[in-house]
Amino acid sequence: MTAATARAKSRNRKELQASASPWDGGRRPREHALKREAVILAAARAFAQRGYHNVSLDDLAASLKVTKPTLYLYVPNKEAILFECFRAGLEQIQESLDESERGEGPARERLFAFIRGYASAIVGDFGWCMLRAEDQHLGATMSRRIKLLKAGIDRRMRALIESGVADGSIRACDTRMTAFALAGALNWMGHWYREDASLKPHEIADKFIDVFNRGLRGRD
Amino acid sequence: MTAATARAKSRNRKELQASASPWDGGRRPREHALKREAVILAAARAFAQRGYHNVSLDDLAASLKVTKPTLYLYVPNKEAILFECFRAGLEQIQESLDESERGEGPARERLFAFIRGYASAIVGDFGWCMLRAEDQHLGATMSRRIKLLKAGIDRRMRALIESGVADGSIRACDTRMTAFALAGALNWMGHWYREDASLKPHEIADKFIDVFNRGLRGRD
DNA sequence: AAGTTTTCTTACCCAAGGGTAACATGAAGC
DNA sequence: GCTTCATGTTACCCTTGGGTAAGAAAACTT
Repeated sequence: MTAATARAKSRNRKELQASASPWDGGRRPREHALKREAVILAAARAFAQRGYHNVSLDDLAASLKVTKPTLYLYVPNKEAILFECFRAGLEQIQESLDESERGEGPARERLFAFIRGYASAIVGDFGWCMLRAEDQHLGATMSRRIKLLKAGIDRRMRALIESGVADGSIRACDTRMTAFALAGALNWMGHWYREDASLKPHEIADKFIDVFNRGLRGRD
Repeated sequence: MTAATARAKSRNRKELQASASPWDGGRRPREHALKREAVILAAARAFAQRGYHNVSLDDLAASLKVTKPTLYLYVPNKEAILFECFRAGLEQIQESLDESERGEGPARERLFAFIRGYASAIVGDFGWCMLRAEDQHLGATMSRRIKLLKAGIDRRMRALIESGVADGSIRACDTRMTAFALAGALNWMGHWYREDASLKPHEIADKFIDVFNRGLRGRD
């Protein structure tokens, strides 16, 4: 390891230490669920910042002011941590979908409402894990589970578009490709938002909605 | 390592071995540049398939029917391999941009031509590396270089949109967000295309162009 | 207060994997 | 043929990092 890398690691560790931890004031018993969630959250942030493979469990533990074996009281292994992060992100999105599906009014408006919720989830703490969990190296079974869950989101999103076409609020189009285009635009936020957060997620969503709604075409 | 993982690794290795290699018929001298490119290409494919951190140099070497130290005759280290893959992908995109900037006609059409080129590059051999190189753990200086180069693409793409607004072929819109939305939709192809290649890249690009051009709005 | 449980630490193990040193071998030049 | 350089290989080194065993210590129980 070069001196520069060592310095960078130490810096990262300090940044993480700065955030609160249930272990802050010495040992505190009987808060198992709370601590478990703190592990997941700290991991999610670290993964998003430095990448899954660049966060060691030693680092993660240190950021919570604990040692590595302590983590194993709350989670079975590193892979499981990533999966929990993924699930946390997924749930936000599913909730947003639930709401849009239950909602009233033209499907286009309900789709746009979902887009706003999605944008918030993506830039939230678990957005990165939600997007990239499956790209990391994971056991075959877990990888399948993740893929399946994500496919569910895609499917429901496409269904929303299809009902928009059905009720006339969205023009006839290739719903599959449209869903991919939309999902792509939104997911990509996870890449650039961290470095350029000049707009709030819902403001960005509104800009995207404007583009997708009206199209780019000027005079012909 | 579990038995399942071992099996998976061995399978991956065989798949890679299937592809041609300049080392195929025994030792062949005096083809240094050729071999170097074979290393880069094999690496790009392996990275795209299994992720940078899950491809060991032993694996990569084996896929080329060579041993690890041989790789070091052609590249200085693993990071450099990734960077070369990135550069190969970047060049394709830059060429496509060059062409669109030099072209005649309304900027909207030139933007759409670029989109087609971009789509092909993304699903090409170096697309994955081009997109994800910066997310891997790289030295600070290399990370900066990559970010800078990618920022150049973004800037030129936005400029293309802006000239569309200027010449009236694109309606007034937030060009920055529009560029992000477009780039996102296209980049996202890199995630799903491998598993669902039922359409050719340029066909997908055309679908995307349709969505972005005309918008989704149906009757109001 | 003594035992029991929970929580956390110190000190390890071990495999994976990037990178290198030293040696072998084949091709090209003289 | 003999040297030389390019090209490979075998056999390592050594750090990183996931995961664990064994014990200390705080807290709960009775």
